[in-house]
Amino acid sequence: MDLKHQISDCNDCVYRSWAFKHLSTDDLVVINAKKAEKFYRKGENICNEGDPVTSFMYLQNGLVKLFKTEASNRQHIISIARPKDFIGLLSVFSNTKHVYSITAIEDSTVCFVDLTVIKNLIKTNGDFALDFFEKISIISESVIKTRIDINTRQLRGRIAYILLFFAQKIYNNDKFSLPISRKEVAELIEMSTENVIRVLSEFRKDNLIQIEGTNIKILDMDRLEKICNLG
Amino acid sequence: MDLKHQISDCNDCVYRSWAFKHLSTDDLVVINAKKAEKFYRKGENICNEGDPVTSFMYLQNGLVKLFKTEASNRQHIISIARPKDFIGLLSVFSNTKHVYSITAIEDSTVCFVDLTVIKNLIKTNGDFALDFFEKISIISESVIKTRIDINTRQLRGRIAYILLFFAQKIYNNDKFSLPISRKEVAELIEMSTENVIRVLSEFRKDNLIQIEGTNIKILDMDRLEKICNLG
DNA sequence: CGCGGCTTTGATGTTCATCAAGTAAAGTGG
DNA sequence: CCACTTTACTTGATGAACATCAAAGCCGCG
Repeated sequence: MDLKHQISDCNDCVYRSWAFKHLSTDDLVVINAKKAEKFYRKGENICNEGDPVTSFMYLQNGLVKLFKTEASNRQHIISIARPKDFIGLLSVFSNTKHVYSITAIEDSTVCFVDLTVIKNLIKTNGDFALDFFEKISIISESVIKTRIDINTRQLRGRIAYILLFFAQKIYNNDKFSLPISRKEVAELIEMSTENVIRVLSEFRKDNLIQIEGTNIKILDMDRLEKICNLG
Repeated sequence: MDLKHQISDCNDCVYRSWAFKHLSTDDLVVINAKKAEKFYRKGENICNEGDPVTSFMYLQNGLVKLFKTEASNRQHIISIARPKDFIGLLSVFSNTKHVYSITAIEDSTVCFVDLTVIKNLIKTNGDFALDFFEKISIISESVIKTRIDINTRQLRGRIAYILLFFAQKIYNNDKFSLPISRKEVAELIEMSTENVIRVLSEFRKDNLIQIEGTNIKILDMDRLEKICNLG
């Protein structure tokens, strides 16, 4: 499927039932008129810290990272968003400017809906408002939880956590290709690149995982979960 | 003022203009009928992890902490909420059970409004919905930001950050009485109690602050901000 | 081909938690 | 009200966890 050239009608959108189930056909016509679907190749920038918030962004396909860049140029990855996630978190309501930058870490399709349209729907369609808010809350709560989970663990626990995260939450498979570099893993779980590599090697030597470049296979899920839970 | 026995009518609530400016007198009558105002002494528990979410909670007065308790019994403080904050974060929309425990760290008054009433207002009053989302989003975004700020600093930077937090965000005064113990500071910024004390002593020796028990006075704001910003 | 970025391993030093031990403060029961 | 227990606070010493530095191999790309 060539995502680049897929232009869908909201009415037929595969995700309609997920995010917009309480919208009438009339509502969808309005959205359809004010939406833009954009394709991004892996590595392409979707928005930058400081950009004005004008659209509500919905990840249809792919994988993106939210991050902040420090004065020293070091990056901190706040979260990784999956298909069906509203990206940009709560900024749509709390800010006029984006707080984080967003970049595709896999080929991705993002649907942009004009923010005034969404706000108007919230005003006029109460069921949609509740639904919408539930979704956005779940995503933001999970960001908070993940940050805490990571920061309360030490290195081995963090690596285990992130491996399980990709295997269980993202790819739903023991075997996957890590979409981010070792350096980015370091930026995601707040440790040095060298130590990310060191712990991964340790895990390999301990027969917990198998690594070939970016390809990772989890060999002993039980033990990995134990390491994750014990910190 | 004896907070314990203050029972207010929503219509006269000093915070009406802040949180509920888009509600009609009729709406307020409904809320008034379904609300409870409760007073908690410092140290008293307001809700526990796992409790069902039935009310929307609004901090009228005082200061509370949100925290999680680990299996090992160590606590992690997620955030400190101020008057006018909606406490309980996004759980009202994303969960049926509370994710965090909440305890008063100063004498506090919490207003509980039945959740079905709030949800109904969101459905029927679009202006209220938008307003409400904006407030709750600002609070949750700020929790995410604070967690990142803390976790990207090392010990001296963290202590500086938290001192500035209390001075600027909570008390709006260079001189204040720290409402939490050294141990709780440690739980808030993820370091050991001993090191909290050590760094505070260092700051005292460097004439950055003055300490007498829980009373703290910031002597050199500029230098403290520099330490905070440099990590 | 050569340059820059990512990866990997080893050596070194810093930052930090933990342990130990003592003092002060605050609650508790007789 | 006092002895008693517990909890908070404080300082120093030790070792573990971790970042940083250094050096070398490995691609991908102009």
